[in-house]
Parts: sequence; C-alpha cells; structure tokens
Amino acid sequence: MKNNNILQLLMQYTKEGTQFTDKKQRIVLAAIELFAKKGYANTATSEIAKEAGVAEGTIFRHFGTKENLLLAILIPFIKHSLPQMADAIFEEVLAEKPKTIEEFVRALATERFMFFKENRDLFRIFIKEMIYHDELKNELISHISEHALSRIEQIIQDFQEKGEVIDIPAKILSRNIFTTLLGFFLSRFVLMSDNVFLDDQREIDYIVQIIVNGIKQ
Amino acid sequence: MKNNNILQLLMQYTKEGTQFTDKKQRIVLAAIELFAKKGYANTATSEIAKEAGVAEGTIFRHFGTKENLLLAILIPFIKHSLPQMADAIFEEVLAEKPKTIEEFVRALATERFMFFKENRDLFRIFIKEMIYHDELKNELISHISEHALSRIEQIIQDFQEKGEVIDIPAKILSRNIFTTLLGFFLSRFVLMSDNVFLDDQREIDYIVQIIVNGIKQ
DNA sequence: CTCCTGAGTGAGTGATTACTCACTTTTATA
DNA sequence: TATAAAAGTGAGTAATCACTCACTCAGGAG
Repeated sequence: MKNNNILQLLMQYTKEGTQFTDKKQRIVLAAIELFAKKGYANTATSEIAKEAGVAEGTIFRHFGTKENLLLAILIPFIKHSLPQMADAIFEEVLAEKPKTIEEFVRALATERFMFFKENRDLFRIFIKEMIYHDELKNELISHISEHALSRIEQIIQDFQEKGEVIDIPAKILSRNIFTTLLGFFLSRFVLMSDNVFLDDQREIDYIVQIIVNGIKQ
Repeated sequence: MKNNNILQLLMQYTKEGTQFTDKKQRIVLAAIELFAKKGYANTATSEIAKEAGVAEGTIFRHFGTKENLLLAILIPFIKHSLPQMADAIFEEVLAEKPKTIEEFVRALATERFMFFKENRDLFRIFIKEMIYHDELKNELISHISEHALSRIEQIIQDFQEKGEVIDIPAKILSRNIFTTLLGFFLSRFVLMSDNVFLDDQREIDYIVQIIVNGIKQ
C-alpha cells in the first residue's frame, strides 16, 4: 500500500470525469482544511475562497452550492476511494497469507491506523457531518458492509473452521472488531489530544493484543 | 441506580442555583430534541421557541445567547451529572464486590449501555459539538480521567495483583476498555441504525466476552 | 487575427438568523 | 389593594452568508 493519502486518490478519480484545475484543487484543499478545523457549518464560503486564493464566485462556478462542495469531497471518498482502499488493503493483507488470526488483525489494524492518521481531516469532517446526513450515512454503512465487514467476516469464518477463533457468529465478531477499532481510532484521532497516547506502534500492539486474545480459541 | 435520565439530574442540579420555571424547562427539552435531531447549527432559535411554546425572546431572556443555551445543557452534564453518575455507578458496582474481572466489566458495560440508551440525544449532541469545542472537550476528558478511567485503572490493578488480568499497564488497559466500549456505544447509538443490532443483552454479552477474554490472564 | 467558450471575478442581493427592546402580563410583597 | 420586579412577548434590526450575475480575461479553434 504505497499511497494512503485519500486526496490524491480523490483527484485521480475525479480526473477521469472532469478536468481538475489548479483552482478547483485549491478550493477542495482549503475546504477540507477548514471544514475539519471549524466544521462545515462554521466555515463561510468567503473563508474558503480566501484560503484558496480564488474569488468566492469561483467556488459556485465549480461546485454550484456549498453543500455540493462538501458532497464533492465526501461522496467520491465513500463511493470510490474507501472501497478502492479497502480492496487494496485486503489484497495486500491477504497476499501475505496470514497464518494466524493475530497476523490478520495486526495487519488490518496497522493499515487502518495509517490510513486514518494520514486522512485525519477527512475523518473528522466525516464523523461530524454524517451524523445528520442519512444518505451519507447509509452510503457509508452499505460500503463498509460490502467492502470491509463481509471480508472480515469471511476471514473470521476461515479461522473459525481452523479452530483458531471462538465460536461467536462471524458476523457479530467482525462487527465487534470493527467497532473496537473504530472506538480506538476515534479516540486517537478525533476526540483526544495526541499527547495522551504512546507511540503508534505500541498503541497498535496493545489494542491488537486485546482483540486477538479476546477472540482466539 | 434508579435514575438514568440525565435530564432529571440536570434539573435537580440547576434547581439549586436558579428557579427552573416550566418555560425554561420546556426550552431545554425542545433544544435537546432539536439539537439532537438536526444539529445545533441547523436549529434556529425560532424553531426551539415554537417547539417549546414560548416567544423567541424568552430564550434570550433565560439563556442570553444560543451558545449559552447549548452550554447550559452540556456543561452541567459534564461537570455534575456525568461525574455524579460515574460515582454512583462505581459505588453500585463496587457495592456488589465483583469477584471476577468479568463481573466488573459486565456491570460496567451494562450500566453504561443503559445510560447511553436513555440519554441518546444528549450523547449525539455531545459527540457532534465537542469535536470543535476545545473547552468542552478538555472538560470532558478531565472528568473522564478523574471519575472513570482512574477508577477502572484502580480496579484493573487490583485484579492484576490477584493474577486475574494480563500484565499490560493498568492505565493502558483501562483506556482501551474505555475506547472499546465507546466504539461500541457510538456505533450502537449514534452511527448505525437500530435494526443492525441484536437485542441489547446479547450485544452486551458479546462485547463483554471479547473484552474479558482479551484482558484476562 | 477574430470569435467563441469556459474560467474567473467581486460587488451586490435576498434570505436567514441570533438577538434587541419597547411593551405587556404575571407574580410576589407590603 | 397597589406597586415593583420579574417573566414573557413578538415585531423589528443588524449581521452574516450562500449565492447571483454582469462583466473580464484567457485559451483554443478556424
């Protein structure tokens, strides 16, 4: 997994449809930064324009509405970048043929940790905004189910058949692994200050240890 | 623990300082409902007034600003109700003298589950708003540390001395237990639809099982 | 070179919203 | 009962903000 930066994927993706001018790029960058920092509702389009070094009207020329700017950031993230990255992560994790459930969980936790660390701003925007956007929420849940949870579930089942993992329904297990990692990442990257935590590797080690001990036979 | 409803505690608390008139009460109720449903930024004071059945100016008569209305809901929640409930929960849990780490985790998870279930709206408002209110966030972190994490840490240490819990620093363990439960509650009450989940008791059982298996010797 | 189209501009606009304030009503006290 | 203070009202205001639109500029095609 060479590239964890979702913005580059976002631009790569949108380049297939529309020309991504330098100004449009700067608008998106400024919006991501300001939305993450101040929240969508507390960020004025005039601020975004100023930060991007463009006229305010340029934002509307490219995106139509402020809401569309937000969606232009979040929808491709959900629909393409997240699934693409999920596919890539699972390919990479599975390419190494994890011999134990621990190897799998560790690889998953590590890759996801790096992903959220690198895309912290998008993560923050996301958490804040999707609570009140049911379409966004449903899109995300659907894609998480399809691209991540079902994969985890499959792998859990494999390890259960090998007798390596306890006999809780794989669907429940995969969901609980997911929510456990989610709680950890949220605390680490959104809710708490950086100085509360140890170095990344040790934090990952600890959470992986607890998860793995919790689910192995 | 008889009363999980934070609003009643909120009113009990504020009754000590100022008279809590019927209208003021209705304003708070309406605000909690609308903030939770639509978000603070998307809720107009005119809507709150209408919902509460008061004139818009009455809100400002009681609370001064819209921001103060939000803080009037959230600050007592952080400063008094949460700690009070944390104290009460730990007293109750400890009054029963948990013999095993499993008893402790189960009691903690169950009480907290019920708490968040009953105060889902406040939880939602909280998660959404505290991301961008550093004072709120710091208040909360400080109170969580003082009233919850240090308690959990103490108990973990006791069980570690009995050889019942693995040898990870108690501080780390208590934090990871906290983030694991947080991820679970967030998914259950804020991020996902109700129909994804099983009945409450089974969900609690599963997450407790994983946590306990993960940390016991 | 001219013309056309698309990108970009920024002053201005209309809508929305938090809040004010002059006034009315209610409550408590003497 | 009268008076003063507190609670409540809602029309109106100032500020903010998303957005418009008449215009300019740049680039490409013929």
